[in-house]
Amino acid sequence: MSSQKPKVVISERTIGRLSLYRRLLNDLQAQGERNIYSHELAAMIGGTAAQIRRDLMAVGYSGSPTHGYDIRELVLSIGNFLDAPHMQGVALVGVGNLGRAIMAFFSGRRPRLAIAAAFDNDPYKINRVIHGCRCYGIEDLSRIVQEQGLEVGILCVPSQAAQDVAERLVRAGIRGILNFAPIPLRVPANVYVEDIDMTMSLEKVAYFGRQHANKEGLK
Amino acid sequence: MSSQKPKVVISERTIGRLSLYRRLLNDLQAQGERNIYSHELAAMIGGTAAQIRRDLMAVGYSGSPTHGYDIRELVLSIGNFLDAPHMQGVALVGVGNLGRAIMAFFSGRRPRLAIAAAFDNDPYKINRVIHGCRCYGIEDLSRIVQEQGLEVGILCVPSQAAQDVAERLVRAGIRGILNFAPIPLRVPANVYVEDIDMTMSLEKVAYFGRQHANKEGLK
DNA sequence: TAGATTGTTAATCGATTAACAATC
DNA sequence: TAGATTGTTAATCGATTAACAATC
Repeated sequence: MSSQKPKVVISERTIGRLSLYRRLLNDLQAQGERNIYSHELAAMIGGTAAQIRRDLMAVGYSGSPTHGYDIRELVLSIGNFLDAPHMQGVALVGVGNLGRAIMAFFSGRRPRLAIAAAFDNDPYKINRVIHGCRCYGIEDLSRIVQEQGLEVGILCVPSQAAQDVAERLVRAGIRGILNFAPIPLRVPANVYVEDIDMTMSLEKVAYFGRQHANKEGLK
Repeated sequence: MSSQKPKVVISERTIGRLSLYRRLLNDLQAQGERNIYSHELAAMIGGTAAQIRRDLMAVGYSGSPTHGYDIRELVLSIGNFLDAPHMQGVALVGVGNLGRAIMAFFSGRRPRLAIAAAFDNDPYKINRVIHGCRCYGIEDLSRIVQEQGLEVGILCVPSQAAQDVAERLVRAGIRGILNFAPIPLRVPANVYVEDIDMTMSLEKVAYFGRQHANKEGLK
């Protein structure tokens, strides 16, 4: 017996773009818009209409040649595709400046994907409630992750501690890590890691900004 | 008369990886390592040796078949390639939780690419010095950017303000923007934008973490 | 020297773009 | 209906990987 779903592999970029589409569509919906064409969405994000149509095929919702895509239904379809059928709790480790800013950033933004617990090894932070989220000691990580069924980890500890904390998260059962520490993590193949390397990004901006400025200089 | 440099176009990913290589090599150098082979570096970052060799070709430094790459010289070569011949000052706009965390993060990290001025429209923040950096009102943006010759912008204002601030940065002469606001910016073609979209990244982690966990469940 | 690694080209892979019949 | 847009396949593009002669 073969698998029930066709099980098409969707690229990381497509998933990222779907996340972006949904947010833009939500805004449009809030503004009272009812439907949208692929080329209109493309103009908003600076992409091509063909790419958006291909991305939207993945979520299994069809538009109409005469009316484009129904925004409300499209948002729901993207949600069905992107979101888990259940709530996914997030564990954040490292309640420093960056960790607290991230907690503030995500606070109240996505209820189905909210930071449920924070962890640090600073005794002064343990048991405090920061941006609506309780802070625990690292030694409680495994217990809390399992008790609360947390599935996603955010890593914002200093580089030296990152690999150790990543391994603790994996041992606790976490299968997806958003890593802000500017070093590569070694994790098993069944764990997904997304790196946000601010130093790398800033250096890219400095490099290409210079190139672009030169371009202008050369007319 | 043709251009003097061959002017090979280097991909964004290569530039990003060079930034990472340099950081890892710096750490190795601090640990007393003298030289390294491409496959050793590959093992550290989880890439392939061939890719690293190809990336390093771009910086114009050659290794030796017998000794690999001299770490000290390679770090210098990557620096020559990646860094501007002059200091590049950075203007940060939006001194909220995230903005302050970013200021703290970059404080003292790269002297040649340091945040030189911060901007906000909150009168309470203006003229304060935060993480060693003075905060100005938005209305002073253009003047300060030009006086100090700032070249790079970091945008961490709320989404609604992002497009307006981006345009102010461009008018002030900024040609590279690191954008933390979770919306696409419309800028002229001679301006380079790198987006750090934390919401998108977290949703990717939630999605693929789930897939990876399922993979395990299916053996 | 022998042998592992390098620089560099050719083959592969995957994602984007173009094209177009089907559709409302 | 006529016509613009859709879903979907084919062509293109670019980046990664494999291969291998040159090299220390």
